[in-house]
Amino acid sequence: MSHVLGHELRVTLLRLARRVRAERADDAMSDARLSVLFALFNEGAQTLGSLSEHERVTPPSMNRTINSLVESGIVTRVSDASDGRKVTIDLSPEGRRLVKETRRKRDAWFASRLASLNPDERAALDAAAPILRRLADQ
Amino acid sequence: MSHVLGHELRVTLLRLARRVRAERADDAMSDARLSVLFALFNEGAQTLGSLSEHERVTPPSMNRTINSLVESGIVTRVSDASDGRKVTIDLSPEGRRLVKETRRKRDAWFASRLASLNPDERAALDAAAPILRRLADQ
DNA sequence: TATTGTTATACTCTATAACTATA
DNA sequence: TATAGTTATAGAGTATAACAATA
Repeated sequence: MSHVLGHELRVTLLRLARRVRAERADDAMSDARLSVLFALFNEGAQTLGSLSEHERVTPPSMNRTINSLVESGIVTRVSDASDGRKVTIDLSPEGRRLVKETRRKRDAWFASRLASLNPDERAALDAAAPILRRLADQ
Repeated sequence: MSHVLGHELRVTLLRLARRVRAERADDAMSDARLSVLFALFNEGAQTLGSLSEHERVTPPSMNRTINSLVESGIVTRVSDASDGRKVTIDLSPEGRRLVKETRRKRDAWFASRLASLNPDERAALDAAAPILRRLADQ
């Protein structure tokens, strides 16, 4: 792959990702909030400290985000029984529903784009997907 | 392409884009500011209204962002000679340098990832790049 | 004494409403 | 009167510093 094609591919990835991210379940749900919900959905209930590390924000910042999510009834905050300093954050049923709905909308948007491709083109993306995945995981 | 693979590809794109975006020329340059600089670099000098539409923020919001960029010497604000209501925003030499440096850093980061692939894998990405591009442009 | 979370405070980016200058 | 930009004000998300509770 040439430098030029590497650049093109990178720019394309950024643009495509921007479009996908615009597909939310609810416009009132910001990127920061939604990202927390996906972390809880994918990796399960966690302490506030764990979440702040995962999202790479400070504990006070995550605390404020969690406060607003708790007020909205989207996550729950429970004190740890064995260590009183810790709190466990988890999705409420409403939070879980919201994650699923957002995921469904994004998948549907992306699938509608893929539907315009011919079989050869889809095969090319099929082949590229695991390679891109490895790049992201590196 | 199956639904499952579509979902995987979409998630991978989001993760990869997040990693690329983290590569900035200068950590003091936020996403909002940098996005304005890239718009000016790619599409040339524009009015404030045009920029606010492009970035999908309100004019007052864009105005504030432009104020701070002008104060930092990164863009210039010039009144239109033929229509006194309009102002034209453009990159300063420093702004242009910053865009190029950011682009270089992101390309370098991405190239270092691509370097770990074998020729077949690079060929697969080569084939996928124009297809992804079409998806993004749709 | 170290760890976990929270509160206090401030800065940036966003918005809506109201205003100024120009066409 | 309509348009382009700006100012006033407020809310969300980020940070650092200081504090409280618990181990």
